[in-house]
Amino acid sequence: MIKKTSLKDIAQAVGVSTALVSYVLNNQKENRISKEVARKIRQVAQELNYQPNQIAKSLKTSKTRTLGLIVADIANPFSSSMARIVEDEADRQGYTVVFGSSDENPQKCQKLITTLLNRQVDGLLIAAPAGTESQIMTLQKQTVPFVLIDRYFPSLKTSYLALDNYQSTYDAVRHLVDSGYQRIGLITLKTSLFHITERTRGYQSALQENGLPFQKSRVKELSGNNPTPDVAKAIQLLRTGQDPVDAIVFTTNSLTFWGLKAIKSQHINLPSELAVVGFDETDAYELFDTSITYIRQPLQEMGQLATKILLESLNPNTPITQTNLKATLVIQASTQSLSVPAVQSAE
Amino acid sequence: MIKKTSLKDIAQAVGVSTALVSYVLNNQKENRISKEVARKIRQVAQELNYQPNQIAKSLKTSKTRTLGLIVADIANPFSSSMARIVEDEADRQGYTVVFGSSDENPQKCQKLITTLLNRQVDGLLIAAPAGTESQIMTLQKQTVPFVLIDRYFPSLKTSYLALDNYQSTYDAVRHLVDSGYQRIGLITLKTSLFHITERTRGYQSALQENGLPFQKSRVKELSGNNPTPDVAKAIQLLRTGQDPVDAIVFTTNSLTFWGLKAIKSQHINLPSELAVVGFDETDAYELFDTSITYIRQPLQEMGQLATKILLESLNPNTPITQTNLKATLVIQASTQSLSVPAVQSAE
DNA sequence: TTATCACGTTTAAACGATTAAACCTTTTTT
DNA sequence: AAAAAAGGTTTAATCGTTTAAACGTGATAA
Repeated sequence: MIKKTSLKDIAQAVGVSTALVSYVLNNQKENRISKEVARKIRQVAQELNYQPNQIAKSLKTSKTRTLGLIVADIANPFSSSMARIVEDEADRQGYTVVFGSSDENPQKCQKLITTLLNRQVDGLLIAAPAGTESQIMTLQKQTVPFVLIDRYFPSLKTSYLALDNYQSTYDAVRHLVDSGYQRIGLITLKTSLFHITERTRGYQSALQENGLPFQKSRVKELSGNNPTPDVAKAIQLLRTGQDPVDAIVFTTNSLTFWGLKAIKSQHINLPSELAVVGFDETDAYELFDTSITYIRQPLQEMGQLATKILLESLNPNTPITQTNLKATLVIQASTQSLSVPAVQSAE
Repeated sequence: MIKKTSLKDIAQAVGVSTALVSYVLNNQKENRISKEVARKIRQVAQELNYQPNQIAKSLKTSKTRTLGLIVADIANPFSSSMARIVEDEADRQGYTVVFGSSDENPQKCQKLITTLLNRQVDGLLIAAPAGTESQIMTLQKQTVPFVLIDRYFPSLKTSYLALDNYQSTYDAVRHLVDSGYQRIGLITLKTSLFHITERTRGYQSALQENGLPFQKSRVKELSGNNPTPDVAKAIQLLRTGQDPVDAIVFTTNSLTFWGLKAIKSQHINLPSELAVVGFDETDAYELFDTSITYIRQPLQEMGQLATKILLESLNPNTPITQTNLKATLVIQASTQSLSVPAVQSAE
């Protein structure tokens, strides 16, 4: 690469010290500097197309104006949508974003944290994988500014921005019950992640508080290792036997996707044979036969607020902020009320 | 943030100069340094949990081990899949990735380039928006290492890694012709981007070289401003009148998606009423009634090779590399041969 | 005995910015 | 006329590394 212009080059060209150039270009000490010299400096800077070296600036100020974003997998629509929102909000405040995918793997997560901190990011947005409590605690001990997004640990007093997961599935089940469904199954992930277990808890409470029995056999926890067959099997199991379910709630976007694939290949008719509530919004739903009722996370708000809170907490002594945003249940044809005749699915 | 350990801290603790510490920790001058001192330094570094400050290192070496990635929109599956592949390959070689979304906007692209260069990224991977030739030329003049991905400019002698776009649609049309379709329409984007116009050219050649007339009325160029209605209308136009098409080829993943949505809402039966070839692979296809024949880009190879080439070209005097990878036509039910009876769509 | 060499380590400049403090002039105040 | 203030600019240290060159010291060679 061709050497870029430095302060020194400008200083030399104008015949002043680098300090003066720095002051002028940063609009400091404005009343002290002669108009004429300032003009000249600005002009030469322009001519030489001066662009400050952020690395040098960062070294001196120990601010990089860069945020680190750790997601599960940037190729996952949830992550990439989040990334986009974070990018925009960061950009609005003059920050750039470095990202990394943890693949839900604690070791990878640790490696990412270390790498990003070595690059001196000013703060971190983390969708923490299961088993990373200690890493997060360490960050906190080091007083690294960070905000957890999507996932968080109830045992840790850290800033986070997440969903009200409990309420999200509670509302979904409640809606199913209101629509006349009585035997509601849940397909979820086998994980210790709080945000997921909360979804199961919401499901369970909704059943019980609405006078329906909670049956363990109606909850299928999948490992996520070979999802497509596992989900297909789970659906089959839930729908067979002497007490088949009439509705299924999925607790993640991937599960929903795999579930719909299975439903399609098993030729199950929605909602007449089975009602379905999906998690998260996906383009893919729009190509599915029946329009899908789903739990919508306020992604935009989540990403934007998380970024704002992080940028805020770059200032010392900012208090911890814990936010659980409410999900919206988007009601469509896949949970058509049993009491009314089915209508054409929405487009 | 708590101050991190620096070379100086270690030097002080051990009672040697920072230079020696640096040499030891970088495994330099190994034969010159006494085993005992080296051991001590390593031990103290470990104890103090020393992590080199990459910013300082970068300033000195003018290498950041960071790559800049400019995509159209990180929230788009094509971009995010690409990002993931780039991330992995970069990581494998010890690089991190900073990204930005151009939204196909030249101004935004320029801003991103400037920002990334100010942060001293070592090189750039760019999916260039239309109208950014001059920006790319400037980069080249500055001898900034970069590789264009997906899009490129035939007029510029730059490194790029893209698809053989011409061949991709040529093959698709050829396949349609072979399957008995004779009146083939194209839905594409109104753009000057070479990779898209090449797709139109491939379509046209395939028709002509197979003895079919090329009719301008069968090519619909959409602005992409309000896609859903526009695509729906284009499909309607193509299928009505005295000479309706019996097949449609889409030239981008978004167009395909919108197209399928329209096809679903217009209750068009595939392939009996219309054959369809989509562009790119998408999860969404899997939820669609009919399995879709589509043009698959070798994303993995593209991202990985592009990254490798970029990293390679960080070394001075690396020659320009221009690569057009072949697409694969994944044949499914939506282009079922007219001469054989339709079978169950693949799952 | 003195020059040469090897060994282990330190010195100090450099990367490109920032910024408090110092330094001249000139002008204003007393 | 001397002191103080204001105006305009420079000096020099600093951030945390890297690295060529120099520096002692003890051993070896001439």
